[in-house]
Amino acid sequence: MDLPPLTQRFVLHFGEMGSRWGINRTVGQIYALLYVASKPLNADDVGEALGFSRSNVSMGLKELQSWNLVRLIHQPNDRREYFQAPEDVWAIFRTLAAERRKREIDPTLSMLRDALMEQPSVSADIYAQERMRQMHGFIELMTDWLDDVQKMDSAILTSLMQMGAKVQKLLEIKDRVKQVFTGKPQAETATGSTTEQPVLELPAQGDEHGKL
Amino acid sequence: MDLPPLTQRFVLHFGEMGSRWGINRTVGQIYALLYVASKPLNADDVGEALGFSRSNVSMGLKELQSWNLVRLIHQPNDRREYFQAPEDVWAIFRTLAAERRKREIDPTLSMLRDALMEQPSVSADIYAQERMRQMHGFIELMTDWLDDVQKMDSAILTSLMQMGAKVQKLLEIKDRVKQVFTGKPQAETATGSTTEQPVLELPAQGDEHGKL
DNA sequence: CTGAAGTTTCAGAAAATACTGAAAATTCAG
DNA sequence: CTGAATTTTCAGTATTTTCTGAAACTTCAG
Repeated sequence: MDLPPLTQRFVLHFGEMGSRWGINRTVGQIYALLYVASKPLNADDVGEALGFSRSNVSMGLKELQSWNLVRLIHQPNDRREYFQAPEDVWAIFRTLAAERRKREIDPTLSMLRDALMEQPSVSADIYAQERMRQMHGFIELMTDWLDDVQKMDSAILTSLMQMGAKVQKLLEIKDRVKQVFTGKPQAETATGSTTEQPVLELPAQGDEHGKL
Repeated sequence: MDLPPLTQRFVLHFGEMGSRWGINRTVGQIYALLYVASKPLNADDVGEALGFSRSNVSMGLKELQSWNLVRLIHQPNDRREYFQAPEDVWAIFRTLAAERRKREIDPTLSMLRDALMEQPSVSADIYAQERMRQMHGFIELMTDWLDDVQKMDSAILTSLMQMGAKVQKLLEIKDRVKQVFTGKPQAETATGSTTEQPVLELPAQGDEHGKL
């Protein structure tokens, strides 16, 4: 391997982290290389840059393709296949989230669903099933939310994430606004705010940085 | 292994998924067993229930303890150590998120920070560093948000997650309310809504289920 | 203290995973 | 078609990870 220093550090790090992320060293390094490369690379480029056998590179790229993490490209007058990582880190993250969900969550969700249909035959299984119900409810909440979030625009998500815990304030406002218009206190949404507060206390004029 | 049918299915599933989750079969099964058990178990209980050697159980439990995923308990008049999984699935998830972050994200974040301090010496590294900057920004956005979210109450998080994509509507309302009170259009938050809309169109009276 | 009960460590065996080179398969220009 | 260029497959090897039993260690009742 003979890469420029920063690139090399990045590539080696991804190789080492690979094991923690459930991918192998080869795949981690290949992806890292494609991510920082300014142009698409072919399998030979990759193999040479990282010192892997051609067949190992082929398997690694296949794996990355199965994750939808690389784009396959053809150059004019060149039969070889070139690969590149998507430009947009948000897009990469979305793909990663979707694929991990498919492989790591959905099978569990379906196992739980099946198990919840059964009639427990032993007392131990009655309790176990109750625990599975809790887990199922939680995972379903998360995945449904993820589905929703996946549809949203990156810019909006960025705004929401920058607000962080302040979204909670929006919930409170929503409840209070509703209360004004319906004339009834709203009990349904958990806002955690118990004390009486002025309705619609708006931010001061010179408010900065999305602070609500 | 001789477990009641539902419990057995759950345990075996977690064992198989273990590899996809970056833990081994033993650890997966042990955790599954503790999760569905109605009372704390000691290492011998676990080993007998799952057919693992005593030492293997010991290592598995140590691993789970290092993840903060099990609680160690002592029974009166019994020197053995008993283990149980937390009751609350939210608590489990928070722990999991915090630990995975510590092991799988933070090292990368710190590698990126270091790499961004350097002065690239080759043109390839100039581009690579720019890519690292993008990744760093994204990861930092995510982890900062996660920090914020970790502080929030489970009930509130549940509400917010049930709203899903509708949080976006709150953002728009926030902007429009602000606009009314300040007399200026707000450009700072990306709401994606371009068409002119009535200010504060509130839900109809009989609205159900958190729909805004 | 002593020793029985309990837990952890560790070296080596077993199993799983990753990697290679050679051969097979595919693709496509001519 | 043909065959050169390229990619994929695969059997065997190397490496890594998991698992075990035996031994070492720790704890605590008596």
